Amino acid sequence: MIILDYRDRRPIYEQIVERFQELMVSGVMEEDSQLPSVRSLAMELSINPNTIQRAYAELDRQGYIYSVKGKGSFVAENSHIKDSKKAAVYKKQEEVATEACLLQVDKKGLYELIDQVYGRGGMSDD
Amino acid sequence: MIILDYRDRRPIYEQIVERFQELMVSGVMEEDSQLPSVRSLAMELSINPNTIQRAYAELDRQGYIYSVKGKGSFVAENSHIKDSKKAAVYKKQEEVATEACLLQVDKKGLYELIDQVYGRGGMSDD
DNA sequence: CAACTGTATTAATCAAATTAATACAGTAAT
DNA sequence: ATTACTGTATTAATTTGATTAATACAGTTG
Repeated sequence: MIILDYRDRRPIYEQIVERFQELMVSGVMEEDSQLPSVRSLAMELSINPNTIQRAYAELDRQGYIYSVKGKGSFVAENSHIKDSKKAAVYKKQEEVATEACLLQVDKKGLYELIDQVYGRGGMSDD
Repeated sequence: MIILDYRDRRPIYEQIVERFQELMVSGVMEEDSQLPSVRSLAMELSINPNTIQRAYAELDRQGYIYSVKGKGSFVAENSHIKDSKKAAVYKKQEEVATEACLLQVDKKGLYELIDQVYGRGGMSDD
């Protein structure tokens, strides 16, 4: 479920945060479903529990999960999560467009790339 | 010309590399024009000359500049530089589109963002 | 009570970036 | 050729952040 990339410059705990965000936002992990326990995931990934703890704390802080002492950590309500992720994507898109514009890349090239990823067919209009 | 962001997780030397790449690729810095000297730029940014040295070495390695002992560092030929930058932008665009698709963001939202950045008007088609 | 959960804390370790202090080599002008 | 610039190389110290390590405490469940 989680794969770590040690060549990645970003810290492990952040990779874990992002991976869970993906799983939740994409619907692979359903609302209120339980995350692996801090200790078991640490064991599975062969890393220190403190690192998982930090990742979960961050996910909690950002509202992606809620944790209950003695019970576990669970996927939070989904709606506002998506919103924050969408905002992030829009920001990234703007950055890409800005850089592309600077490089005088044809807009159409970007359009086509998007269409390609979306599969040409009209996607659900959210 | 160069602004450092100490909150940025990325190392300073890398910020400097990227900033110069932008200036060169966008044409603000012309071919064969001279970069500030290692020591003067270090002074200006209040950082260690070794850090600038590292940034310049990287720019040199990537072919963005050429350095001549005793003379200085200069902007290299521009064409192939742009190509590598463009490839990077396309890759980023694909990543953004992929994530947006996952989030079921309407394609049109991305289009509009691009148009906004490009200024609506038809840009030079490269 | 035993065996799980999350949470907190403090210290040690590790890696990478940055600084510091030099030294060497080439260019250019006086 | 001396002076004052350039780039380049090297080694050690410092700093910062991530990670580990080792515990301890608190709540849940059977």
